[in-house]
Amino acid sequence: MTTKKATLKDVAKRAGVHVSTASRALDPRTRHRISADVAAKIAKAAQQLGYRHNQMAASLRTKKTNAIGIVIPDITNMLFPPIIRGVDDRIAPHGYISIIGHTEGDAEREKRVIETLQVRGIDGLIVASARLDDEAITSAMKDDVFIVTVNRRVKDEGVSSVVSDERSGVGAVLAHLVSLGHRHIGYASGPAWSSTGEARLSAYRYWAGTHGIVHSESLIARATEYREAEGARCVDVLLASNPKLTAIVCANDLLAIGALAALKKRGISCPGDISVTGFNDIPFVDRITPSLTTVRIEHYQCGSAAAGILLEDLQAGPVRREPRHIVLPVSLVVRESTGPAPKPPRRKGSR
Amino acid sequence: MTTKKATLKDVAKRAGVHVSTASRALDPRTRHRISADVAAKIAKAAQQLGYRHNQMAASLRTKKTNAIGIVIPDITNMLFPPIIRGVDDRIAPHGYISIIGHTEGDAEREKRVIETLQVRGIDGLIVASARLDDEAITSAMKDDVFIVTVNRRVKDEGVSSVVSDERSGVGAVLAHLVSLGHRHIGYASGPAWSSTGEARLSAYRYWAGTHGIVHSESLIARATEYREAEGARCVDVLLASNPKLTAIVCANDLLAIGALAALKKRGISCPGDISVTGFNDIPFVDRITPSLTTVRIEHYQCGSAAAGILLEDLQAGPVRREPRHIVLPVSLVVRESTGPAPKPPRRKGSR
DNA sequence: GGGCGAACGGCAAACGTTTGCCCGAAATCG
DNA sequence: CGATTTCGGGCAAACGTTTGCCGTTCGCCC
Repeated sequence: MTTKKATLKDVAKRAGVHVSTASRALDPRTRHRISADVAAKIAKAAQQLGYRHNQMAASLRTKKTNAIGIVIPDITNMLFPPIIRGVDDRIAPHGYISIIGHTEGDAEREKRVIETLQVRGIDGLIVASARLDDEAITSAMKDDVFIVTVNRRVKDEGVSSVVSDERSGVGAVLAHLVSLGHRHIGYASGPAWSSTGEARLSAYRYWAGTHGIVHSESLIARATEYREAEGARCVDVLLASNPKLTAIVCANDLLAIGALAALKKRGISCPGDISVTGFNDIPFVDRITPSLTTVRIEHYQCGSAAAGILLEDLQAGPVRREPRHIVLPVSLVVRESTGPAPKPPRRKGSR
Repeated sequence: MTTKKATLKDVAKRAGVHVSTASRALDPRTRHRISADVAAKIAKAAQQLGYRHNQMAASLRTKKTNAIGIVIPDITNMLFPPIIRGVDDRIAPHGYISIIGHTEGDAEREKRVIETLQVRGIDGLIVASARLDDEAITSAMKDDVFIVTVNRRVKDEGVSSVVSDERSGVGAVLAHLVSLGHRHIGYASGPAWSSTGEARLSAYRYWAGTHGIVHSESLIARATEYREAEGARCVDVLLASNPKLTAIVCANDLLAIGALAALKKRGISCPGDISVTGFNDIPFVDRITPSLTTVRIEHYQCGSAAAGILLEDLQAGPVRREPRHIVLPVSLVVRESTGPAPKPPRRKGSR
């Protein structure tokens, strides 16, 4: 027979004090209100009884769960685990834990997930699956949940965010390709509902105008999802209308991987015929063949920074603080998937 | 001013019924005790007030949190995300959520993590970081926590587990290599404190005796951790004492990746000179060069099955059920890292 | 028409903490 | 030495549910 869990009351009784005294003695923040000797006595009693704090009862009373929710599309997408670690490592020292919810990139599911998390009682929310227009987030904000988006952001500037410097990332990629002689550079854009999709596309347009790159709407293909299959599809449409294409910039690594596969299937060599770049530098893209030239974002730091913002919010208490927006630096990492632009086949160069 | 959250009491008041009635009307399992019309009235009131069930208060009363803990070494190790998904997808329909704890493979941390989880209040525990001798698990069992280990198991048969069929996995690998002409096959073993390390090693010994494979203790190197660096080290020690080596079987993919790198650094070709195999088939080992021949385990099913056991336990209530042990089938997946054994350099073959 | 269940729903006691308030004693001060 | 503060700790009221236990009220049967 397992002795039913010891409660604070049991501890108090054994120590010969009132339960409230026991409570105070066991909480570091209030221990100073109790004399050292009686505190010691209580500690000993707790120890002997194998007392274990009941976080749920405490939460009910204080309305603080010391838990935060992390909402991501899918944990098997390797972009997210490092972010989660960043968050967890940051919040753990403060006594928080995280609860993960999966959206599968579905807005409807996101809403359900956030709802579940709220029922569960969370003190804050970190959302990595945010859409530019995210109803679930808007509605959660109404419930006074602290939210910060990570990796992506929402249109509403009132929601704190941590993102990477998309513009310079794309700029670095383009500069790199131009320096290799590429002029006809296609772009496989991410989905329009995602801030990364939108930001990186607009960055492409911005830089394309400044580098003497051939500029045409037909050089842009739009993926509807960040999925390998979409990357392959983008290659098909780009190739169809751009015979002179020598490079394809993809809005993220998954698209790039799909693109690589599509190229291979068509017998087009990379980087021999066409160079390909990605974005994010997810784990293992340095191991594939050809290893992927991409823009490294600091996944772990993203998570950590987002958690930092949330922690500040939480400590500030109910007063709603100014939203903050952090933009983390990125770096170009050149690997095998980019190389010099091939000379035009038979005829003289087009310049 | 945000209207304070509506409570059950508010709902009851608005519907003109007693709070207990409201409680019953809102719970599908007890709704039948309430007449349809009053139930409808309550539902409407709840709806209008934006009532949201307070899981914490309920948990306090019922001592059920509907949450389970998942303990893993590190979420950025790609072996685990699919397992987690398997668990989550399985438990979600039953109203459960999961909370993840990271151990970094450290026994001490594992204990702390499980302790935290218990304070948090969890109904059960799925542990993927189990050691053969796992004090943290033993002690948690004492607290009557339902536990099932996944991927690994503990020595104590009283703890339910879900593992893969290590023995046939290793057997398949060996048969494959033998059929390619390999006879001098080294083995990079996993750590001895892990059930996979131990089971796969003993499987290697078992099969080595049956296939006419050269058998010697010097053909076995022991990794102390499942890490790439250890894989590389194993290659060093194996090569040092086995000049005729033509294949290296690694106890898991991470070791194999490390082995591949070490071989490459030494200018030894794989599979030309030496074939390499892994175990687990983690994501992306099909994308590296050379792509890895390995044993596929069903990560997702592992998680799902473990969750299934746990769910049964939970539904059975406090009666402790017989522990169950599930062994999932594996399959050999042949890729580029294995090839025919090279002929001995100059002299005639050794047979 | 009396008796018997079943159906419906109210009552109140938990569940284990935290915390504002209060009180007595000791300490400090003028 | 009286008045005032400080200190240590007890009291009890929450926090929002769930649930065993009872009363009513009906419908039904003989």
